[in-house]
Amino acid sequence: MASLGELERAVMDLLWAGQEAATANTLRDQLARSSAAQGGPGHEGKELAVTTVLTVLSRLEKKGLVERERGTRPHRYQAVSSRADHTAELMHEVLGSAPDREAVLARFIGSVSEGEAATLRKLLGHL
Amino acid sequence: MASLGELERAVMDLLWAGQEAATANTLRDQLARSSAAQGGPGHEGKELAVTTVLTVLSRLEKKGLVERERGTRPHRYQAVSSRADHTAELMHEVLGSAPDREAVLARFIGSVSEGEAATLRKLLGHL
DNA sequence: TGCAGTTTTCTACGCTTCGTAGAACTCTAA
DNA sequence: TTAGAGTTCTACGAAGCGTAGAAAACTGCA
Repeated sequence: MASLGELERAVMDLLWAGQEAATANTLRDQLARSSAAQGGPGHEGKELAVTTVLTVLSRLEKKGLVERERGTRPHRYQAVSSRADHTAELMHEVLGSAPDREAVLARFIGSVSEGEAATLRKLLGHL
Repeated sequence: MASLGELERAVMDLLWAGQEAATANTLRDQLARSSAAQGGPGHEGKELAVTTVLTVLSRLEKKGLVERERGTRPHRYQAVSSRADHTAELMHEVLGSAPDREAVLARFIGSVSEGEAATLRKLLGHL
């Protein structure tokens, strides 16, 4: 249960980017803007219905990726964990899906960029 | 386009485990046996129709995970890349999905087992 | 206190993916 | 040249996702 749809992903990206909890309305506006930016000139952002955003948020909540404050009236939503945490967890999940983890790590390291290799060395150094 | 269904996954596992190219019939038998083993005693393996296996193999071929020899009459199928390669590639895909790769790597390393950390150090050492 | 506007929930539809397999077509060996 | 094995075509049902209307719940104001 790891994969996200396109819109779900877009919403998570917004939640991960913003530091504060957001409302469905705010998110809808941001989605319109970012889709406009991405679509190039003349391609104005498509306004989704708020209910669409709310549905997606509910699904994300059910998946455990999003937390909602039910106290305030426009409910406020935020990501449960940071994008880095979430992504790292996903990587572990993928790694764990193979029985030969060492072999996987070997291939993984084999195709890592030099910069990333340096980062990894540093991280592993002081463990 | 990364995720596999349950049966697709089972077929890939068999192809990855076996070193030789296999036919649909062979795979069907193996699937029956492994599902029997997993289901516990009294739970005999469910025999899938061969066409089911062939459909799955076609889909896996379309996804680029499986290669088929069309020359021989019972076509023979094999994995395009090893499980380790495939899994490592998936990990890179996941890593690449985040803009802050360094942060992701930091979290990833943070929750790696001691044994894996040792493996990584060794792998990174002689690069 | 009761309404009008806002927000949320419920329900649903169309599309795609996946498990599943029958029907029909294509080979190959005898 | 034909029977049997093998393959392709087609399809159905379930689930996930984008999408949103309709209805219900709530809030502030008159």
